[in-house]
Amino acid sequence: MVRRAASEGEDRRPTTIRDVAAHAGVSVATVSRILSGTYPSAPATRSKVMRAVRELDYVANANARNLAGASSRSVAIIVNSVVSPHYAHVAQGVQTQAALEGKLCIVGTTGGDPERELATVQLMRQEHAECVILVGNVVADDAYRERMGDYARALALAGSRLVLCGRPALGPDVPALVVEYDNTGGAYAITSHLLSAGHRRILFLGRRAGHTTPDSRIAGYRNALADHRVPHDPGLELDGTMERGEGYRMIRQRLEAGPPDFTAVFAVNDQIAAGARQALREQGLRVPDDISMVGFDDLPPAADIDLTTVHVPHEELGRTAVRMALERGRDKTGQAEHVMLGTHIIVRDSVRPLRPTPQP
Amino acid sequence: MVRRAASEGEDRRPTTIRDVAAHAGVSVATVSRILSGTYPSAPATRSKVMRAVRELDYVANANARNLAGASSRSVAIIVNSVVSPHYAHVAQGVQTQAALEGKLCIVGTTGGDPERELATVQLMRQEHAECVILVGNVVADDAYRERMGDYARALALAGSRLVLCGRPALGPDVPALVVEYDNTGGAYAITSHLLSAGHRRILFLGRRAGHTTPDSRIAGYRNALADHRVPHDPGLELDGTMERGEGYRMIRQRLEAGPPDFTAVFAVNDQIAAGARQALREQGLRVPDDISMVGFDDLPPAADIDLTTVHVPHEELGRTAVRMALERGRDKTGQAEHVMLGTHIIVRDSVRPLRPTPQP
DNA sequence: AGCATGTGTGTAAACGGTTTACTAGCTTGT
DNA sequence: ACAAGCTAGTAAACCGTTTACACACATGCT
Repeated sequence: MVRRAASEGEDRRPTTIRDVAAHAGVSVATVSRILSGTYPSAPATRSKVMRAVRELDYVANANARNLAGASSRSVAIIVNSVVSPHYAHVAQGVQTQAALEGKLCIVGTTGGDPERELATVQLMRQEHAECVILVGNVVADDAYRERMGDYARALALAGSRLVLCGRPALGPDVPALVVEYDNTGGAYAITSHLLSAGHRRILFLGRRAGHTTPDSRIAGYRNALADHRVPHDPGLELDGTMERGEGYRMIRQRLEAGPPDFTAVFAVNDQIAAGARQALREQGLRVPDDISMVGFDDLPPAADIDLTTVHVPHEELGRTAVRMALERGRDKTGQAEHVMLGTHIIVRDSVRPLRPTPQP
Repeated sequence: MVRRAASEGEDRRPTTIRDVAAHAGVSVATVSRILSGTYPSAPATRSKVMRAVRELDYVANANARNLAGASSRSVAIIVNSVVSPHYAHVAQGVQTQAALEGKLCIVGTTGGDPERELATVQLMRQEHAECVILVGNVVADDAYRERMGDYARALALAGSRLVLCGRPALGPDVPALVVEYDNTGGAYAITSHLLSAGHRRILFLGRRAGHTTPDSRIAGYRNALADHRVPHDPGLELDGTMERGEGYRMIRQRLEAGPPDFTAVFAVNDQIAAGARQALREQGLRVPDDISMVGFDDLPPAADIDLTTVHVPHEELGRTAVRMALERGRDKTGQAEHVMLGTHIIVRDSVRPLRPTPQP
């Protein structure tokens, strides 16, 4: 970047393509064609123009470009919160892939409020983003389905597309793309891991009926119990949200009501596990010596507390969302509209085999 | 949002203001004026127009709007990485304040690479963002200063402004805003906290000469030692970056070289502390029983490991950056160009008083 | 009644690019 | 040597808004 000479009066206007054309002694169309590169041009002209661009430190006005051309070179991501590791990692993937494709990334947060979600989608629609990626856990009721249908149709009409990321698919008539990951499979695998270690009474932390993410994780938990012929005790499923403090609260309340009637804990995510672990410790119970514990997500808190957990490919989720949306933009023929990414266990040091009988 | 009737042929064009005007039977100027609201209009006309907007599910084209009008309604933030808690929290603050002011937020990541930083700034310049917020630790050499000066001037020329967030100020001739927080003061306070508990040999983890954040934190550490008349031992300052693994590495290497010759650890940030704590534990040393430890940032890993640390107002940093930039846009008269936010200690359970003599 | 005022709406010119129909200047084929 | 075929560059139309300016029409004052 070269400091631009503050010559020719106190001109406060930024440099336009016209200035570049004048400086190079050609027409604006020539400059435009040379800059977009999609046109044969004499090397001499080309270098003249490029020199003018450099000397004037010219950058094109994206607004004008988007207005005249078709595509807007931007992808939008809408999350509950940027600081939640889950969303942050997906956002990182989106941002990475967007940068790779030369697009920029606009983000909006909703705090989980459908009203703000709507407002944000409208904002992205105004901005003519090439795609709008909605990520995360949600209650999948009829209102939700209708809302998403509306978004999808409105965006499709504007040449954009809706991508649902880690959310359940909608009907086949709705023009939305879906990228999911295998919650139920991961939960099944890690529950089996606990069962194989001999645990039979496994506390599930973070049930929340109607919310898609906890719902599909608890489904895996139940399936595993059933397949291992372990009786299912609904009293072992504790309700709560997905924030750290809730994990603390749930364990705290459970232990205040009486001594532990479980040997292992399956936390709906790593943050819950971290909170639960703290509550256990405060009651003199150590993980994994006294209680085994597993989580879900494989995000920062997990490594810090040596937690065995399920790895979720968060960044890949974000990258795939962008890739799918842009591919479909390029070439409309029969691409996947629905992708399911796999999950797998990460073993650390938070599970101990259960001795079948008390020590002699 | 109302589903738009797919009438009148296979018209793939999104609804424009002209369509709305035609539908309502008024001119485009009237629609524009009513929608921007900054103009008197007859109630009858107004409701006609609003009805047309609703029926056609019209949203304005932001590109056209920005091109014609002056301001661009968007705020840009450029960070090293979205997943780092430090950046994520600042970004959250930026996003929050932007939403509050009705702007949207575009993000770019650099991975710490100056080349990508430049490219991203250019992108934001193209986009005509109202301000560009650069956040985070950096080597403050001459190349850096020159680069920032170039950015600032180029942005100012385009009516935008550069905001440096958690970075050192530049010369007074550079048109940039600065929002800092008190690294040195916080480090001084928490070092004093350790000293008051009787610790004399405090290991500093994460020195990195030339990098502004570690530099100003270690300065506070040294000042506190000096003020307490504790001899400064350079051998207690260990070099390293600010990632978790480095904390682990530094402690590991130190303990392999010999038994601990320190009673407390001051980690340059909480993530380093988390890594260091793990390494200590693997050598059978417990925090705080065997070794006291403090960190810096008060970000997620801190609460999980019960770490006494320095609270940094990350979100406030982001919010302030946006507020300053937009205020200056509204009213150019003598606002602060440089704000320093305070920091304070958060006491948890990672420091024990040192017994003056070994136990009998 | 006649003129200054004020209110609400319409017209048309930007805004800064891209795109396309068209023209001028060179080869090239026969 | 002349029509034909390419290339490189030009000029004008357009993208969807905002906004100065003009205009009609009702109202208030003398």
